Amino acid sequence: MTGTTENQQAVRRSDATRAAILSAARERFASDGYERATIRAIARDAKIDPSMVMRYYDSKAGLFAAAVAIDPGLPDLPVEPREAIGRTLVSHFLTLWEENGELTALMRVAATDPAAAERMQSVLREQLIPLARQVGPEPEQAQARAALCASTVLGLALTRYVLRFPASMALGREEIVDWLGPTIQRYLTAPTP
Amino acid sequence: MTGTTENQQAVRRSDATRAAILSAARERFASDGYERATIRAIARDAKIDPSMVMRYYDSKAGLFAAAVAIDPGLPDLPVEPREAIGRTLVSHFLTLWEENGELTALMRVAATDPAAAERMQSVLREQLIPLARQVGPEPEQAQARAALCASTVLGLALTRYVLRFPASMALGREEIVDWLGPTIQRYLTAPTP
DNA sequence: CTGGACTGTCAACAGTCGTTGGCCTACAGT
DNA sequence: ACTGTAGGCCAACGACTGTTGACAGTCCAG
Repeated sequence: MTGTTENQQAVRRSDATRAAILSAARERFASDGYERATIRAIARDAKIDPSMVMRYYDSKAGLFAAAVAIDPGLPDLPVEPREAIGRTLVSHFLTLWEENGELTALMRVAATDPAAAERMQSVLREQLIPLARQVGPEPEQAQARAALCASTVLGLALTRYVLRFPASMALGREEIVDWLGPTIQRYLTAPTP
Repeated sequence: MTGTTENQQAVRRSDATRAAILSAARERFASDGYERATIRAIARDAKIDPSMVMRYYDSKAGLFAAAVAIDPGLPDLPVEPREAIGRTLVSHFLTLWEENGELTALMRVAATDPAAAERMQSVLREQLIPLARQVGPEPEQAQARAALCASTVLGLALTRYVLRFPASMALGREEIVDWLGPTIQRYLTAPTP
C-alpha cells in the first residue's frame, strides 16, 4: 500500500503526472490523429520522459484508450415532452462536444481505425437505438431512425469540430438547435415518408 | 516525342503502370488513411518497385493529390423544379460517393490533414454556397444554409462509407432520398426558423 | 536508520518509413 | 545496326517511430 491513508483508493504521488500525460495525449490525438501524435511529442508536452508513458499506460494503444474513455450519458435525457426531444438531443450533443475535446480525437482516429469506429458505433447501438425505439412509432424501424439521427449529429460535428469549415463554425448555438432540432424530431417521430 | 503516333497527346509505354499505381493508391488511401497507406504497400499492390512511385508522382503527397483529384460536378445540376432540389441533390451525392471510392479516401485523410480538409471545403465554397444563394431566400444566409446541407450529406457519407455503421449501410437508396431530401429542401428554401 | 518500493531519466534497440542514386534492360529513331 | 532514352529493379541512406532495460534520486514503513 502507498500513500498516507489506508483508504481503498490510494493517492499516488504520480497522479499529477498521469493527469498531465492524459491531458497532453488528448490534445495531440485531437489535433493530429493517432499516427501523427507521437509518444515523444506527448511526453514533451507533459514535460516528462517518453518511457513514463509506457510505464503508466503500457502502450500507445493503451494510452489512446484511456484518453478517449468517455460516457455520452444519453440515457438520463428527459424524454418528455415528446415534441421537444429533437431540440433536447441536439442541445445535449452540442454541450457534449464542446466540453469534451476527446470526442474530436475519437472521431479523427475513427476515420482510419476500425476499433475506434466500433467505439463510436456502440454509442448508437446502446443509446440512440433504444431511445428511437422508445419515442418513435414502428419500433422495428428504430435502427433506421437512429442511424439518421447519428448521421445528422455526427455530420455537424464533422464539419464543425473536425474539418473546421468556417461556414459551419460560424453557426450560433441557437441557430443550430433551431435548424437541426426539427430534423431530429422528424427522424425520430414522423411516420415513414 | 515518344510513341507510334504524332498526336499532341503522346501515348507513353508507362501509362499502364501509372494507372496501376493510381488505382492501388486509391484503394490503400481509402482503406488505411494517409499515414498507414505506405508507398511500399501501394507499390506491392501495383506489382512494381517503390521507387517508380517517386519517379511518376514525385512524393507521397504528390501521389495522394493525384489519387483524390476529382470534380463533384455540382454546377450542372438541374435547379428546376425548385421544390425537388432537395431530393435531386441527395440522389446526386449518393451516386457520386458510390461511384468514386476516392471520395472516401479524401474524407479519411481530411480527418487529420488540413490540406485535404481544405479541399473538401472548396466544394462547399465554390459549389454549395452559390447554389444556396441561387435557390434560397435571403442570399446573405447562403453560408449557413450551405453549411447545414454539407453537414447533412457528409454526415451520411461518414456513417455509411467511412465509419461503416451497419445501421447506416442498411438504409436503402430510396429510403435515404425520402428522409434526407426534405431535410435538404428545408435547409435551402425554408424561411429562417 | 535502513530497506524497499515508487518516480523519473538516459541511452539504446529493432523496425519501418519516404526517398535517392546507380545499374541493367529493352525499345524507338536514325 | 547503332545509340540514346525511358522503364524498371536493387540496395542503401538517414530519419523517425514505439518500446525496453539499466540506472539514479526520493519517499515512506518498519
